[in-house]
Amino acid sequence: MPGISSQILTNAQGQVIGTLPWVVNSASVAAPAPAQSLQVQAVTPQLLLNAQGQVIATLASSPLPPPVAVRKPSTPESPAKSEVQPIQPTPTVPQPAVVIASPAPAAKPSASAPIPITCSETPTVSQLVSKPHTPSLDEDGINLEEIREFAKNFKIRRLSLGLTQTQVGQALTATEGPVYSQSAICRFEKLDITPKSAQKLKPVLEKWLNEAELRNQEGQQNLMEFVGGEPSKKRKRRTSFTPQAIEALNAYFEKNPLPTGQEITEIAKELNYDREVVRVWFCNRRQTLKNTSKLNVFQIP
DNA sequence: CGTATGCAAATAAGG
DNA sequence: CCCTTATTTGCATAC
Repeated sequence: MPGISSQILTNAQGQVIGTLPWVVNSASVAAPAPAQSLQVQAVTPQLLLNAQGQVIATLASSPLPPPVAVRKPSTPESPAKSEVQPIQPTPTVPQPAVVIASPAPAAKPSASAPIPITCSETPTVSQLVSKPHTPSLDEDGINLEEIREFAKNFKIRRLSLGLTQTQVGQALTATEGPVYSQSAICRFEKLDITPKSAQKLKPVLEKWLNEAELRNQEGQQNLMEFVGGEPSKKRKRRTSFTPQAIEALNAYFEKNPLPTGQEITEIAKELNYDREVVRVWFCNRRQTLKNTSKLNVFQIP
């Protein structure tokens, strides 16, 4: 697999600030390779610096003291220098050429129920990906490993560009196509989202990032500009009701949780909110109420 | 100041 | 068009 042994990192000034080997950089443990486990951790324990020489990230996803990383006999590493090659619309991003080892090697034979089982909510990518199961593929054929890899990478590259989650969100807003907030970026990076969402978000972020890096390379000042995208309808901005409005709405709800279209229109007019917003408020309110009471049934105080 | 997160708008999909 | 149910996503604010 050519071209995936390392990646060049540049900062917002277009300077190369380092390279990123995909394979672990063994801490000089030249000792005879432990013959036991041939599992290689996908961890990349190293520091990343930005233009100011600040540590912008340390990569290490292992909670345990770094186990000895097994190194392949030969490491044809060292891209020496060279410039960053134009980013091509490669449909597939760097694939992990390394086998991922299960993160938690159970050790204590005694009482230990580290099962982070979440009852019955839709699982997030991070939850799925950390299951001992390790199928890597979602029931729907989504490659969780690939997404996990991209998420990790996205963060590194974002930071290398010197951008915050907020800035990315804003940049995305100026774009055609889907819009996402800082929250969304955060959740994506943390994989605190469902595989379905991640799958949907990935191409958007990928495209944006590639363009951002491109302009950055060309010494662009404004790497916050547009990115071509498909003309898609943007999600309506979330409206926040004033406490007074909430109060009023609740009052109406108590009198009648299922107002007719006519009534909704009147209420909306009265409170000076968009009719649709009011209608949805009632829908959500009913839903919340229903869910709440369901839960209480199983809650025995 | 940037990132994480709880609660709940907004949206998707089937009637 | 509106409802319900399940989910996605963002505002506001905690960290």
